[in-house]
Amino acid sequence: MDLVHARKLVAEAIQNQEMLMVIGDCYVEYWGRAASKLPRGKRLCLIKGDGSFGIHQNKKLRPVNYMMGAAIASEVKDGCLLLSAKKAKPKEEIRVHFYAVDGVHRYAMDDREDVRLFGSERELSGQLMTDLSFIEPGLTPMKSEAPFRKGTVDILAEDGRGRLVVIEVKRRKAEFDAVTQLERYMKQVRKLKGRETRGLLIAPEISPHALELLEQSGLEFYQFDYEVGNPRATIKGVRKKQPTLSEYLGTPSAPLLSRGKD
Amino acid sequence: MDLVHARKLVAEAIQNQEMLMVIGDCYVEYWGRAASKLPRGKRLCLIKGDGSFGIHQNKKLRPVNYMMGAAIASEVKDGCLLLSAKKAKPKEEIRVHFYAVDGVHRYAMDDREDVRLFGSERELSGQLMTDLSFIEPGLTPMKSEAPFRKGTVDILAEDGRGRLVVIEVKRRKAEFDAVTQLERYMKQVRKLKGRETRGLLIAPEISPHALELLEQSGLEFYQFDYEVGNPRATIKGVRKKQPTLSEYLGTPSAPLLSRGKD
DNA sequence: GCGATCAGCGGCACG
DNA sequence: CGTGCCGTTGATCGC
Repeated sequence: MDLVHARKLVAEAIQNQEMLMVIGDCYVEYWGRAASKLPRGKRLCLIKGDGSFGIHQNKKLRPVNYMMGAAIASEVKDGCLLLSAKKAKPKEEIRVHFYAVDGVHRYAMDDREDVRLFGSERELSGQLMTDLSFIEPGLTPMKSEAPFRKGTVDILAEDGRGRLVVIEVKRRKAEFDAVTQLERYMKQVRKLKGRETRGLLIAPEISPHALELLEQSGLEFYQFDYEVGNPRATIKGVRKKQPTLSEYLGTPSAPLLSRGKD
Repeated sequence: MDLVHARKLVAEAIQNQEMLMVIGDCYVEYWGRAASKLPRGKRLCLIKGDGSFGIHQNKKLRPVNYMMGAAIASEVKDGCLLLSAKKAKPKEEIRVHFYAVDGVHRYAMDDREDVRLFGSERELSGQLMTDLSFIEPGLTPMKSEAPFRKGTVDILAEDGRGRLVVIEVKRRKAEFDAVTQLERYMKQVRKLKGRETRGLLIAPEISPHALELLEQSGLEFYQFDYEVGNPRATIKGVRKKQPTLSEYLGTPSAPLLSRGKD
C-alpha cells in the first residue's frame, strides 16, 4: 500500500478519534521508563480514540510495546511510514517504522456501554458484610473498606467476646502478600484501638508457606467457597481450615457451615 | 457484511493461525474466574495465532474481555455471528454475539523477532553485582539471584566486618511490598546462616510509609540513579539516605523516641 | 505442574 | 497529584 495514502488515513482516523489498525512490516523502538528494540517483523499497531497505543505481535495477550494517553504523530520519511507516540509524564516515546503497510483499517466506534463485572473482591467482601455469623456465631460486622493511614481494612468486626476482628478477604488463593498485608493492618489497628484484636484471612485457598507465616503471627485462616454468576456472586460456605493443635484437641471438628438452604 | 461470509473468513483465519480482527456491533458475556456482561456496542475482537482472544473497546489499553490459549469456535445462529472462546483450566468461556459485522481482516504475520528490553530489575541487579564498593567500601558480592525456600534474594553480599548482607533491588519506587519482602528474606537468611545479617533496600525512591516500616525493622535504604539506553542500563550513583535519628544517637535496636504515629 | 515475583505492570478509588 | 492495592492480573523463571 502506498505509504503517503496510508499516512493520510492514519491522520484522519486519529483526528476523528476512531479506532485505527495499521498492519505491516515494522521496526519498533521505545525509551522512557525502560528502553526496548523490536527488530523488523509484521505486527499490528492498534490505536484507540483515547490515545491508547499498542504494538501487537501475533501471540500473547498484551502488546509488546504500548502507551496510554499518547500524543500520536505520523510522517513519511526515508521510504518509511513513521508512527510515533509521545507522553510527557513520565517522558516516553515509541517509534514505529513501517517499511511496508499491508493494511490500514479505521472505524468510528459507537459504544456507550461499560462492562459489568461480578465476583470482584469488593463484591465478595460486601456479601460477607451482610452476615458474618456463619464464619463464627456472634461475629458482627462493624465497617467495610475501613480506611486507615496505611491501607484499607476489608472488614472490621467484633466477635462474641468483644474483641476487635480485622478481616482480609481474597478472591483467589492467598499468598505471602495477603498475610503481610493483614499483619500490617493488625499492627495499626492494635496501636490505634488499643484493645485485643484478632486477624482473619478469608480466601478460597491458601499456599502452605503463607499459612505457615500466618500461624506464626497468631492469625487465623478461613476457607470460603463462592460462585460467580449473574447478577451477583454468592458465598456458598465458610469453614475454618487446618485448626491449630490446641484448637483441634478442644473441639471435635470444624464442620462446614452453609448459609441459606441447599 | 454477510454473516455467513464473515464466518467463513473467521474459520479460515483461525485454521491458519492468522491474526484476525472482527469489528462489529456485539454483546459479550464471560464466565469463569469471574463473570461479566457487556451490553451491545461496537468493538474489535482481536484473535491471535496462539489463541489469545480479546475484546477491545475504543478506549484503554487492555481488552475488556480476554482469554489466553483459547479454543475458538464460530457459528451463525439466530441472525448473529457467534464467536466463542473456551478454556478448560480454569474452566472459562467468552461468548461474543455479533448482530452486525462491519469488517473482518486477517493477516498471516511473518515475525521471527522478539523484543529486547533494557533496564529490567534483573539487569540492574546484574550491574550492581559487578561492583558494590560504591555503595559502601568493603562490600563484596557473593551471589546474585540466590534461591531460598521461599523466594529469591536479589543479591547476597558480605560487608567489611564479615556480616552477611541481603540486598533487595527495585527498579522503581519502593513500596510496602519491597520492605516486607526484604523482611521475609532476612528472617530466612538469619535462621539458615545463623550469623549477623544486614538488610539493604536499593531503589530510585522510597515511599515515606515504606521507609518508616523499613527503619522499624532495622533495615537500610540506599537510593540509586540509573539510566536506561541501548544496549544496557547503567548505574549512575548510589547514596545512603540521611541516617535515622536513632542511628545517629547510636541506638539502632532500641530507639529512644517513638516514631510511630498510628 | 506449582510457586514466587516482576511488570515500562494498568486501572481504580480514596486521601 | 500521590498511595495503596486489586486484577478474570499476565508473563517469566526456577523448582
